[in-house]
Amino acid sequence: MILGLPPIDLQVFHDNGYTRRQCRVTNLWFWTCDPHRDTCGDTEEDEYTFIGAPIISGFTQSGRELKDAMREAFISFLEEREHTRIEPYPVLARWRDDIHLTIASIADFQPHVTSGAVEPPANPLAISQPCIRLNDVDAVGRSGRHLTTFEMMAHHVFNRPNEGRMFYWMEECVQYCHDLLCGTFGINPTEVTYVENPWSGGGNAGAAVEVIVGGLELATLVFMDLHEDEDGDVEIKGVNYSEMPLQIIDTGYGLERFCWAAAGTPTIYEAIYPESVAWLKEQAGFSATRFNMNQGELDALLGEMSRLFGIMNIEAGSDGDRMREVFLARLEERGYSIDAEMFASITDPLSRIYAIPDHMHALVNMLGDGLVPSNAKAGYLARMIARRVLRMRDELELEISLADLACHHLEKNYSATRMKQTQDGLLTILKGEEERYNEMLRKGNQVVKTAIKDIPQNASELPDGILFTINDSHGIAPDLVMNIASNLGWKNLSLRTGFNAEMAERHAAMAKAAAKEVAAKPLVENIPDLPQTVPLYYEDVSQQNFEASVLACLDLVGEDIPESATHGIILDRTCFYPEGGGQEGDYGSLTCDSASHSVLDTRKVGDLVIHLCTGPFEIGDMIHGELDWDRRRQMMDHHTAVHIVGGAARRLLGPHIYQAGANKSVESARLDITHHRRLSRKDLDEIEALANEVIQNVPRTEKITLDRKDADRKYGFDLYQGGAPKGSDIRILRISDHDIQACGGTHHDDPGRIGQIRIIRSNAVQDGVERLHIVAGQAAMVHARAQEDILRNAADVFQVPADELPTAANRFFSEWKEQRKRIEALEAEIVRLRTSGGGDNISELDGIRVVVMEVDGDLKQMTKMLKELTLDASKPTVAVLGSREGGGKLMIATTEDSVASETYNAAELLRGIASHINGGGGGRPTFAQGGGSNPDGLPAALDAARQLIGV
RNA sequence: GGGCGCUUAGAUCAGUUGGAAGAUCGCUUGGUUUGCAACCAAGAGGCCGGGGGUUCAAAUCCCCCAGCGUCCA
Repeated sequence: MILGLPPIDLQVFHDNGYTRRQCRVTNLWFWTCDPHRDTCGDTEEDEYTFIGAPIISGFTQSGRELKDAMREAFISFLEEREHTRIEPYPVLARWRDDIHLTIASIADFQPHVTSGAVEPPANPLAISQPCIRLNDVDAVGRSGRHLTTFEMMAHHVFNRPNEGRMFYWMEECVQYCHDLLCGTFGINPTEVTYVENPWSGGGNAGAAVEVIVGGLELATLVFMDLHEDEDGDVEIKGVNYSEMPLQIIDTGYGLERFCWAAAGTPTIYEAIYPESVAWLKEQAGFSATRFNMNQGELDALLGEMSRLFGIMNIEAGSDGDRMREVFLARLEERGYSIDAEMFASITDPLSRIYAIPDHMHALVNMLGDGLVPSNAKAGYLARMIARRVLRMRDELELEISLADLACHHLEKNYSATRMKQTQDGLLTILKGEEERYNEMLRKGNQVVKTAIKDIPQNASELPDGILFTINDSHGIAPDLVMNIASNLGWKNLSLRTGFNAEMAERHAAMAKAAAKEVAAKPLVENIPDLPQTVPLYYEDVSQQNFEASVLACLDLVGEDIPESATHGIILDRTCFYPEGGGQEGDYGSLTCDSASHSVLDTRKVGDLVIHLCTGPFEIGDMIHGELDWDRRRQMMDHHTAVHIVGGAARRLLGPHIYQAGANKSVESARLDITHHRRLSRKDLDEIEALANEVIQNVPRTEKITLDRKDADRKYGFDLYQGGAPKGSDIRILRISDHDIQACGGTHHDDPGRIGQIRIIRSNAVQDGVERLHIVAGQAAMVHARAQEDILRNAADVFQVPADELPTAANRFFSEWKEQRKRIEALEAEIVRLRTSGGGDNISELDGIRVVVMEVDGDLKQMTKMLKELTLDASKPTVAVLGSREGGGKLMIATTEDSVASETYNAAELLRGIASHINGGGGGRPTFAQGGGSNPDGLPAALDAARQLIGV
């Protein structure tokens, strides 16, 4: 029997005089103590009740102080009720590989705590987590309540009822919420409704209560105790679920919304960014007088608009025209009569003034956490936000740099204590972003100019294709194209309504089509249930051989397998390191009494290490394993070197240096680091020097294994440079204070054994990510030899010592250029000499000079000769040249705009004679060329030309 | 991760169906001027990013590589 969730019927509701009803509009069930209420509070009919009449009492502050006070009130309320205060996590979710940004407080604890694998840092806990969500970025500034960045205040509980660890559940949770709202914050209980609305997402689900206050959703309380299960007995939104051992309370209280409800300002932006809004209004000249009103009238209008905006749920892609009509009609009902033009002239600038501080807050949050803007991945999100700000700034015609906006924001709205990036670093990055933006605009102007030059100036629309291409390839949005085109003289152009939505749909469709991913074939099939392979490679990294017994011998089926590997061998223990963390797997051999096979690679599947062997073993065989030690040692040289280089780069370039990828092979290692500009050779030299200093000065590396929650607490999330680790135990490599990070690779105990580190070169793997190519130990030596070979060979060619190579190469190159030019001049001279006089090849017919001759040279040289012959307008000429080179070439030209070009058609002449050399060709009436495959037919071709011309 | 675009003179960029490599600014020289700016005239400056392919012929079409830009996830 499959059921939906049962009603949420709690004692706390009854105790406070609440009754359960069904919403007239949404049909959702809700609890209220207002006898007249028949809507749940969050519908198109429920207006905000707190605009101009704060619903939360006791807060007289505004802006940052208001947020600080509100946050503190929330967390200390819970601290008094046995919750532990947890410091917020970064907004860059570096402990996760499925999302870039922290989108909710519960994201801090996914996936390991919510799966039950890892204990939470405290239980129950209270937190205020800065979050960033970009889904509704278009609505920010327009709706009055949307934000890209906000703090989610929360109390979380992780219950394990089966183990007798039950902290609290719905009853207590709602009680806390109600006490907080109606006690601490003094909200009138009749303003509060609790709406039952089950939650599901990411394979989990549970009952949930939305807490609506004064028409605004202030909090959501989720009771997550279900996970997806085909045979489950609970159905939510068409998916079956069953109970899970972990029962999680996931609450979310919107800090900024509480602040808004306490401030009662027309929009949320004025509550949390009052100084910025006032400053931007002033800078943009946005004032009541501009609309022929006094301040009181404008405020009243804005308040009324805000109340309406709030219930209109403006979302990206909705039909703007219809929305505006409805909106203006409703506004008129309330005695505010404005036309569409006035509406736009108020809301357009205002929405930008509101959105800029929000976007700056998101930007500062991201960059503060060390994010580097880029044209891909997480960094792109920062660039997109920065560009939106710049665009809005330009539309407001503000003369303030992005860096200055950031300075203002940091001063008024931000607490920099948590910032990892330095203020200087942040401003430098923003200056760079503004430069790129300007460059994009400059280029965009040019692109638009060339794209529309063939379109009539009185056109009213541009083809969709042009707009799509310019947007996608050059970053110029369609409405910006309109501006640019208008400035260039195309005054009648306009964008049809809904074009941007169409473009978004097009992008969505493209993304959907691209999403069809093919899962990689597994390495082996039907893996038996075996105990974890005991790794010997951590205990003693220099162990080169071992004894073990064979637990399984499987056929290899995957695609990415070394050529002669046939069997995957699983042992009870091994000192073969399986590929992981960018370090390639070990090679070597396995031997038993009856057989011996090479190991061509080592991989990991789950907890099992699979040796890719050239032949089979029997289950139960006792084998002796022998490592290819030279290879392993080189791998360790490279891996430890990568850590050292990464630490050196961070120390020299700044705290935003983060590992974006790495690879270690026998020949060399690669390390990708985030940085906001290209690295010079000087940068590389400095990093290299510091890295070598570390090798000299740090005697031992330290290897620690910590529980994940201790690791997080002790070292923070910079630990996860190599990506999000899987298990609950975190292996940490510490190289003094130089570099500390989680790493599952094998490393030297003594860094000095690496010998030396060289950074060969760097290249950009994407904007904001620089790839360092590193060689260490023996590989460094091999590389140095190879380089010297190249130098020696090149020096031998020039017959100079290696240190004179640059000078010599330079000299040869410039001499080559000079001589090439000289040859061209001489060739021209020869042509002049051969064509200036008379001779057999030259005759005259009806005032036209006729030249038919065989010459030496390729098409380019013949072109020169023809120029010489036909460019002189005072001597009308028809010239036919032929050469035996490359199968035979023919070239015919006439003097343009002369009697010669009127009389003869070069292309026709050519077609008439090309058959003699088995060829073809073509060109314009005054200049044609062609070629063939029969050079011996050239004299016949030239004769035919004479005949056609008539000489 | 998936698209799309760009790379031509010192700089910014044109270059049509493949068929004679261009413009503007800057530079050099000369003229004009007491001198400068401006103006006039002449001139220099190009492996058309690199490599391969198709073709009689490639800046142009195809493939690979490199550098750069941009949109989406």
